[in-house]
Amino acid sequence: MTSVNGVGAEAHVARLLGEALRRIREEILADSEEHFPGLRVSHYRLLELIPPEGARITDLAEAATMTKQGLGQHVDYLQKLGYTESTRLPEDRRVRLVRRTTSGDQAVAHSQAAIARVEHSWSTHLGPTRYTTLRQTLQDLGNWH
Amino acid sequence: MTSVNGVGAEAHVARLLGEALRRIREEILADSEEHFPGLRVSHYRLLELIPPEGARITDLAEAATMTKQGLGQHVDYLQKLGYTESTRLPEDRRVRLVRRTTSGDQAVAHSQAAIARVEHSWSTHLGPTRYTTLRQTLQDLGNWH
DNA sequence: TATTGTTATACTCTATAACTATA
DNA sequence: TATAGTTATAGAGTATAACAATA
Repeated sequence: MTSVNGVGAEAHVARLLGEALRRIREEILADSEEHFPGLRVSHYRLLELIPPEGARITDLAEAATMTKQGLGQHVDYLQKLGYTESTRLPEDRRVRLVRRTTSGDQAVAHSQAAIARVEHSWSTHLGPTRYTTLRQTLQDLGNWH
Repeated sequence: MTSVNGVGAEAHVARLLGEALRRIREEILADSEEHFPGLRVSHYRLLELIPPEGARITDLAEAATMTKQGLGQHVDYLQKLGYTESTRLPEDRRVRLVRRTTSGDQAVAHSQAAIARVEHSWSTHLGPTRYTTLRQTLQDLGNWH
């Protein structure tokens, strides 16, 4: 590498945030394929949004900040692979109620465990106080916007 | 919205980081198209990696953590739109030295100004101490991995 | 008519494989 | 034979537009 503006000195916030996220994605994908074939990071994120009683496409799309078309594609994919299942509501047959299957639940546990491992490793490296502060600060920014 | 697991309570780090990043991307794109037609966030990121004296495709690819094919596509696009220019090195004509044009420099200034606006707004909201701590902590995590 | 979800299509980002030109 | 970069192709993520079914 020559003198390209690499991972050095004056990395700006966007790059720092992006690298932290990349670390988490790697951990989620690490042994994903072997246990949860076909699942990618976007699918874990979506599965986590589904509450135990299920949710409608429109609501999931809003929660994921996506169009319902885009979200619907993911749901079709997840259902084909058996991570979700869905039924039409008897009282309004336009509505499709999407639920996680047992596999879907296990996938969520997998991804949450991966994130917990990263959090633990960060907490160990930074010390619990600094890590808690980081989380709290990010949370405050998120609640604010 | 029903009871979907939305932007509420126990948001995990991945979501918090993702939302912070989204905020920055929005600010960069806000009045991008009007001043820098065709540029998207990925292009700003790449333009920022190019040092004043220029850089080779291979080095840029490494700095961006991308394949040189993928990076080369972006460079072609940027060059077509006039944000970069390139010459072959006389001493090794395989090598293409990529430089920013004046437009490219202005684009970098635009994106850095956008990021500075977000940083300023965060700093105002959190107070300078908490914001500096956030940055420093992210920096430490980045240097560590 | 309004709303839920679908089908069709396209664009963006990035990757892998195979290749050309130069060293 | 090794390296710098290119061409060809594909898959992943998400969007817009037009539509069908139901309310």
